[in-house]
Amino acid sequence: MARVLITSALPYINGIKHLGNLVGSQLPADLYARYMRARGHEVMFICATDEHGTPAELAAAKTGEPVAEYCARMHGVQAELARGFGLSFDHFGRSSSAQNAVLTQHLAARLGAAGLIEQVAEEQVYSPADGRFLPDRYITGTCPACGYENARGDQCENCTKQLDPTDLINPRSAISGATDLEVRETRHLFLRQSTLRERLDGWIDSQRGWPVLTTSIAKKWLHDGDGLQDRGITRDLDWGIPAQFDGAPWSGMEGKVFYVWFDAPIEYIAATAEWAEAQGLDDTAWRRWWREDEGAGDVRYVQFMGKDNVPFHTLSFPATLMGSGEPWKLVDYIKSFNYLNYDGGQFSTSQGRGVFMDQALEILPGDYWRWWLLSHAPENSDAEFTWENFQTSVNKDLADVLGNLVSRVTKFCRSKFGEVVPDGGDRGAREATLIAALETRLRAYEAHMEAMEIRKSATELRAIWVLGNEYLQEAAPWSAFKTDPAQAAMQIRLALNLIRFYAVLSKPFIPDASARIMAALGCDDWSWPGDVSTALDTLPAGHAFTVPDVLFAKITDDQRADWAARFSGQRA
RNA sequence: GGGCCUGUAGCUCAAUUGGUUAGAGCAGAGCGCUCAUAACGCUUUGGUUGGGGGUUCGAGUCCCUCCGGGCCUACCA
Repeated sequence: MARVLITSALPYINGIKHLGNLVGSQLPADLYARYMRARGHEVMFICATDEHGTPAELAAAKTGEPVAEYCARMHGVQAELARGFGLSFDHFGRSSSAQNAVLTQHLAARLGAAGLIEQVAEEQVYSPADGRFLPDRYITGTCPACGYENARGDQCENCTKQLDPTDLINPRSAISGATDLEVRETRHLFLRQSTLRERLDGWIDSQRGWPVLTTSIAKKWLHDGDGLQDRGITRDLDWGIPAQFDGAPWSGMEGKVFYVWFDAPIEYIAATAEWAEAQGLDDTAWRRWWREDEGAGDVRYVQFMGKDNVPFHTLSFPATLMGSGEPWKLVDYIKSFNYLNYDGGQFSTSQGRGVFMDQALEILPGDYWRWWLLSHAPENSDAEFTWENFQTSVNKDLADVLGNLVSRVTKFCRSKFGEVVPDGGDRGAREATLIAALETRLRAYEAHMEAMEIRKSATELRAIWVLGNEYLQEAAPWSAFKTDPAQAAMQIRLALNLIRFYAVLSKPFIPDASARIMAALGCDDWSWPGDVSTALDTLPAGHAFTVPDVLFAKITDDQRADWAARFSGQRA
C-alpha cells in the first residue's frame, strides 16, 4: 500500500465551469483517486475554489454582493455540482481560507528571509473612475498597428500584435469605459525565480515519463529569450491575502494582496489543513502529506491540470516551495491536458456556447458525462464534443454493451431460476477461456490506469464488458436450460458474478451505475479482483438479488437535436 | 515573429518508440441468436498514414520542405 496525494487544478470562483474545464483536471483526477483507493492505497484527493483576483471582484460587483459573500455562495454552487459529477474530493477547500492566509504569508516570509523577494517600483494604469489599478487586459483601445478599436492592453486580438497598455490609442477601462486613465507608480514584491532557474531546470530534467506537453511548456519558459523571468507576486487589490503582515520581512505593502497565482497552489496544502480541521485532527494529520521531514517521504504526489496551468505548476509553485528552504513535498508527476472544443469551436462562457456543468446535470446524470468525457479525454491533442458522438458513445457503450448485459443476465435468471443465484453445474473449457481473456484484459486495464492513460483505460474497460456478451452468446444459457438446467445454472451464476466484477472495475468511471449494480446484487464486496476465477465466486449459490432498473437510458434523436439547438450559443 | 503539439478508414482514435500484411469502436453490407434497453454475437467493405523529397535492409514512426488544424508566448486565471 502506498500513499498517494492527488490535486486537481483549482476551478476559478467566477461562474460555473464548462465540460472542458471539468475534463481538463477535476474529472481525470477523480478517476485516478477512485482507482487508487480501489487498489487499497491511502489517498488524499484535494481540490478547492480559487477565489482571489480581479475577476472575482468584478463578478461580485456585477451581482451587487460583497466579494466575500459572492465567493461563499459560488463555492457552494461549485461544491454541489462537484457532488453531482461524483467528484470524490477528500476536501474541497477555498483559497480564501484562514489556513491559506497563514501558509501563504509564512512561505512569503521564508522567501523574503532567503533573499528571494525584492521590491520593484513600476508604473501601472490607474482608473480613478473604477477606483483601481487595471490589469493590462482590462484596458481597451485602438490598436496602433492595425486600427482595431477593441484591442486589449496586452494584445490585439485582431492582428495578434503584443501590446503595452500605453501603446493603445484612446485607451479606456474595459470595466466602466472610463477614459480618464492615468499612469501611477506602485511598488510590488517580485519572486526572484530567475535565481532558481538552474535548480528548476535540473529538477525538471530529473523527472521521468512526464507528458511532453508538461515538459515542453516548462522548458520553453526556462530557456526562451532571457530565460525564466522574475514574477510579481502582489497586486493592488482589496480582496486577497494581505501582503503586509506581522513578521513580514518588508514594509510598505499596506493595502496590497498576494497575486492569486502565488496563493492558489499553496491552497493545495492549505486545503489539506482545512481537511484536518474538518476531521477534528491536529496539524500532524496534514503535515504528514506535505512535509518530507514529517512523514511525506513516501508520498507520491500527482497533479492534474489543463495546459494553461502548466507554467505555474512546473515553475512558480516549485520555486516557492524550494525557495522556502523547508522540506515541502514537490510534485512527482504532472498530468496535463489539452482543450475540449465544442462542436466546431471553443466553449465560450461569454457567448453561452457549449455545455456547462449545471446544464449537463439538468439533462443527464453525471455518469453519462463522466464516461464520454473520460473516454475522449484530450490527452494528445485537443478533442471535440459533438452531440452525435456523445449520443453514440452513451447508447452503444453504456446502454447496449454494459446496461443491456446487466439486464439480460438478471432478467433471464429471474425468469428461469428466480431472484437468487442458482446452484449446480461445473465450469468447463468455455469458462476457462473467458477467465483467461478477462485476466489478460484486467492486467492491461490496471497498467493503463496506473499510467493515467485515460482513453486507453476506457477502451480496455469497454473491451472487458464486451467479453461478457461474447460469453453469453456462445454459452447460450437459454438453450442449455432446455437440455441441461444445471449447465445453464452454472453459466448464469458466472454471469451474475461477472456483473459484480464489472461494477467493481467500472466504479472509477461510472460510480453511480456501479453502486446501483451492487445494490441490485445485494453485495457490498468492492474488493479489487486479484485472481479472476476467485473473484467470480464472490456471489455464492443461494444469494438473493433483484433486477435493477434500466441502468442507462438511451439518448433519442429528438433529444439530441433539441440539446444541440439549445446549447449552440444563441441563448438570450 | 518565436516555440510546441497535431494531420492515419466516412467519423472518433490505436499502432509495444525504426521491424512481418497499419489495427479498434461507430457508421455501411451480410449472416446468426432470441435471454435482453429492436439489445447481443460472427463475418465483411473501406487507407498511396496531408503533399513532395531524403536516410535506412526496412519509415505512420527519423531528417528536410511545403500545406492544413491547434496551443503557448509571462499583469485574466
